[in-house]
Amino acid sequence: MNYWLMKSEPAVYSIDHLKKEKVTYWDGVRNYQARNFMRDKMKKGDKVFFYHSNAEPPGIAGIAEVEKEGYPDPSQFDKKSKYFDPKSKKENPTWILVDIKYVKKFKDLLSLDLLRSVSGLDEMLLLKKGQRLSIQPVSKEEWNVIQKIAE
DNA sequence: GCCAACGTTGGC
DNA sequence: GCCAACGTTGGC
Repeated sequence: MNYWLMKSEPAVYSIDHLKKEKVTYWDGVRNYQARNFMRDKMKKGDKVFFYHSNAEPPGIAGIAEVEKEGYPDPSQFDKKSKYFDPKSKKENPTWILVDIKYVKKFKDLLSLDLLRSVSGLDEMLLLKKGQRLSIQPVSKEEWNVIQKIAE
């Protein structure tokens, strides 16, 4: 079982959207590292922190779970989509996504500020300077520390 | 294969 | 809205 953190701008898609929809497909990722995680590493049942980026305040809003493992992102073939990629071929798709399922919304959002103040998270990717990756691995220890704070 | 120019992310 | 930090592109 692996642990992850996935960023979303709440103005575009928040944890409340996911709560309502129950399941969503994580389209629009156009970064190779993030794609590789979805293609190679994310397994059904893996736990995911749902992170609100570009938000006031930014922070972890709740928990989701991988529902369906990697498959081609349909938006790459959709000419009308802003995620359309003319270089990607149907027989060899460039972009892969996963489906994720709502698990829970935290009573209080764990703000980036708060996370920075917690000991044991010093090595967390999210808190590293210049780290922009929209899908990041989270260690079991980090997961447990954060989970505990949320409760 | 180098690297300058450009585009994007995301906190502030 | 600014801009640092990074990723990508494309000329050479």
